[in-house]
Amino acid sequence: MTRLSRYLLPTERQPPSDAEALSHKLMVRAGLIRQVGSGLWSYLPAGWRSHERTVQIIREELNAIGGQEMLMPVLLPAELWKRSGRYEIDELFKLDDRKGAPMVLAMTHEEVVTSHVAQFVRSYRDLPLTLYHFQTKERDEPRPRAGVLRTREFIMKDSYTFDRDAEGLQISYDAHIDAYDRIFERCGLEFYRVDSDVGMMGGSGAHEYMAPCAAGENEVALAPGYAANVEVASAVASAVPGLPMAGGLPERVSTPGLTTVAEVAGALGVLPGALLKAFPIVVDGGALTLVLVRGDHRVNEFKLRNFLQADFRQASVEEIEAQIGPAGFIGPVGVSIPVLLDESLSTDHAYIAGANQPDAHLTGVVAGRDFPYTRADIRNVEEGDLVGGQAIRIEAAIEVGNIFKLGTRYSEPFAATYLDEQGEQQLVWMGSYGIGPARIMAAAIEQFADEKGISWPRSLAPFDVEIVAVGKPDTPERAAADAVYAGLQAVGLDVLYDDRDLGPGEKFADAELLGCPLRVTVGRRTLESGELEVQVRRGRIAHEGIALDQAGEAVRQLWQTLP
RNA sequence: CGGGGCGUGGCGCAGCCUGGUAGCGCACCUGCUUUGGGAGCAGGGGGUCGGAGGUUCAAAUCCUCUCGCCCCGACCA
Repeated sequence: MTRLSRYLLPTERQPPSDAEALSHKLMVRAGLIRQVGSGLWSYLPAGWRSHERTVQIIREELNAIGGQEMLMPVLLPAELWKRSGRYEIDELFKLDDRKGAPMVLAMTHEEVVTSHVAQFVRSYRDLPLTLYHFQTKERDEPRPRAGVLRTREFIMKDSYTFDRDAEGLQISYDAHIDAYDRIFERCGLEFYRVDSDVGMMGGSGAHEYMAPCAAGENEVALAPGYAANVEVASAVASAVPGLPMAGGLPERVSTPGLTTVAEVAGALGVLPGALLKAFPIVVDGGALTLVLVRGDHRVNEFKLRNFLQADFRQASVEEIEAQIGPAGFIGPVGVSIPVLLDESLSTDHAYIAGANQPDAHLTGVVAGRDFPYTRADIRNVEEGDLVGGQAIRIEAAIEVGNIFKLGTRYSEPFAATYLDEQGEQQLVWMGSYGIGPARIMAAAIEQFADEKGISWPRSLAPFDVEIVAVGKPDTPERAAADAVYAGLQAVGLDVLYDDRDLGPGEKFADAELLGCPLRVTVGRRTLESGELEVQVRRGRIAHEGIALDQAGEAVRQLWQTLP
């Protein structure tokens, strides 16, 4: 049923008042989705068609690397999550069944799939194994946002690989890289595969697939041959002009009431980069540590956490004043706690730092000579930093997929083991891999929409072609439109036929809002010229020269040339 | 969790300050006209004003509580 007169496609002239992101506005306006609650969305027929096209691309490429599709439940016994140690996660929905047994709603499926594999896999001959499914995920997000970009319930493709050892995992991981590259390519997205944080889960490697666009929640650092999430990105800082070389011993300068880098730099007539920014933290276990970065840099909490191999928190004012000095005037000289020195700080130059006395700073401070330190790369990269001699730029992006080497994180608690050739029991090595089809849709909309609406990549569009019939019902031009409809369907195209009894303006506007890659107009002019009027949605380019009587094949061939 | 904002017909909004018949645009229904870029005329239908309690002769409007939703930040296996 793809006659628009009978199809549920409730388009809106105005976006919902609370929508901010472009994809959110357009998906609602084009009649693809409707909100049910915060972070909860229904897909209307056309939106679901796009979602399912995305799903099918993912399915084909995972099957191509030997993935086996299955289905695991959303509702799970809490026991599984207690065993993996993830029951305490705040985002995990928890509930009781009628007997009072604790249950959870799956936010991902490592626990279930590993418990299955622990049962089935006995021998090295059973490995490797790649399993996947498309299943609803439930996450009690602190802040759902931007339409389908961050929701509390969404469908995810999650796949899991099981191998004998780290080398096997690497092979499975590489196969997923190939499949993912093809998937996002086929989806018509601009995307990057970037290095990403392995987090506290202790995996041995991870990448994210990032689709750059304005609504993105993540930032990626990019340079020729380099792509990384800013959470883990590493680069050479640009030098601070006019930074003095190490010289005489530190001298105290009076800085009454000046507690910020900007204030001190301004008062002393130097660049912010001439200062040491002190960031006191308390590492898990209780040790107070002073983290130093350049005045114009920011501490990167992911990199710091990874370096420490432990969690940490910012020190309280009480802790700072008890063990370091007055807040706003702290520095590394003379303190008795460990100092972490960011790699971008020079040991040959002199910096300005807090004096650990009220209303005073020190100039001429030299790392090593004036205080002991440990080196670490713990700062956020900045636009213009160098990687391999090339300046990086930073772009906002949507995370559309991720791949993660889990290692034995789950095989241990679930005792997923096998017997090797020597009869020795070994742990299975795992990888896990996610893709959010809804985010692919939203990213495609963000990347290619124009002022008229959505402009789908042809692989994701709800329909390949939309026919706009201009003219009254029961006229020769309507009969011609009917014939074109049949002709396009006959060559295998998915066609949406706007046969509504409306003016042409509304139909054109709706067609461009929905954004199918081709729009075919059939009206009196068509009959007069004997030629089909075709508009390529991307760029809104008119395409001429298709004869009405052989429309089907010609339109199909044109469609195949589209992005 | 901190900060800010908003709940009035399907969508977008006004009305609230200063209490007194619930209104506008679009959409919808009927009829006629119109049909190549969001038509015209005429008639019509639809709203417990998020919810509860209170003040008052009278509450969309004032007060209290509460629920929901959005944005920024924090957080994001």
